[in-house]
Amino acid sequence: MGSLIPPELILDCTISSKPWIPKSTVEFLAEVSRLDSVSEKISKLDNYVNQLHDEMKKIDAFKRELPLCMILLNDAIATMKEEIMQCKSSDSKPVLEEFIPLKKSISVEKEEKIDDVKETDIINTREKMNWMSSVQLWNSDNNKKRKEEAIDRPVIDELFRSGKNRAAGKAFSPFKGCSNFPAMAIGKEGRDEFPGAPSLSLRTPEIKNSTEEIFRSGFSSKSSSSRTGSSCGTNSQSSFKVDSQQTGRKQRRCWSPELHRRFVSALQQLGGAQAATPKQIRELMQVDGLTNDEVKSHLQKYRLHTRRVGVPPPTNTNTNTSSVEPGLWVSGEQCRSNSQSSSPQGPLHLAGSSRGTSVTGGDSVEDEDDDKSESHSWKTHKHYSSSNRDV
DNA sequence: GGTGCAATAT
DNA sequence: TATATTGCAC
Repeated sequence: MGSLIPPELILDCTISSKPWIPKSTVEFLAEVSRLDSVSEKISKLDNYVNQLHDEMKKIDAFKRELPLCMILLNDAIATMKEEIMQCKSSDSKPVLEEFIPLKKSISVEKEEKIDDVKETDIINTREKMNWMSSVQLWNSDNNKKRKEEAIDRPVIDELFRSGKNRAAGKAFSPFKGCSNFPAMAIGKEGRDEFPGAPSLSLRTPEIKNSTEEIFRSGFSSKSSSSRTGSSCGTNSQSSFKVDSQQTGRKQRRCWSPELHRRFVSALQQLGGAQAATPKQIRELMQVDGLTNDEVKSHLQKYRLHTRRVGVPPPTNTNTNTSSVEPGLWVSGEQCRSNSQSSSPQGPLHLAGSSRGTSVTGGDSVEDEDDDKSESHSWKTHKHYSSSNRDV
């Protein structure tokens, strides 16, 4: 998608038959104020406004990353327009008439000039253009990715929360008012249709997400009434994928080592994996946000593994594993990021259970012996002992 | 609604 | 391939 250079860009760059030298707004205003002729002032101001508009167009592609630029530009434009209005009002002369043709003449003149301009100038200009376009090209790709991330995440998050409404996530809403740009750029995209949904800025959901992630992946302490959260994905490549959202699949619960420890502990108390039921386990675990389904699934997996392995006694010589085993079989991929981000012990709290304190192997000594054998087997040993499935 | 299993998704 | 989610039957 080589960004085409709009013709007006060329014109503007050479607007006064010489390369346009950017000036700061203040500088420019000062310069204008020195002019005697009101019409000239207005024409200059107008040119400046046009340039600002063009500038805006240029950075439009980057507006997500340059929200402030947009705001600044918008401000500048507003200021200039104000200035123009002032000039007009202060001068009884019908400037408009003068102003319009003036602009035209400039354009025409410009075109003529372009022909006259030395080749070097043209080359310079073109080089600039090329440079610009190449930057855009390069950036647009880059941008796209970022945009996708930036957009998808919040949108998805939002959608996910509000049902499974997925709007065509793209809708590059035209840049309307800069004043509300930041919100618009991020929060608005494709979200206008959901007035009811709290419009969140990009950041909010993101942050919220990560926080939730931490909580839910481990032991959420509270308030996680919605079970949609827990993205176990790596933090770098947000595991949020449009597809997953579109399919309405809930985020994977990551069974962190601690979570698993709790799980096993509960299992112990309930008389083993075979005797325990998901609901009981869940209740014993006292983990907010943990659902029966999740426990059920985990239990299923657990049983499968233990059966396969046939509970291999001590295969693991590193028996001191007591503190770590749970982590062994706990999903590597997804939990990895998770546990790293939320360093197993860290943010994991048990919901109101006093025993939660000893995360890494303190209190749950008894659990160990039993679940050790089991949990060990999960990942470490895969001797498919094809034990008779008692089902 | 809870449970267990299998299919499916990631 | 391992793990988690979902669907379905009981």
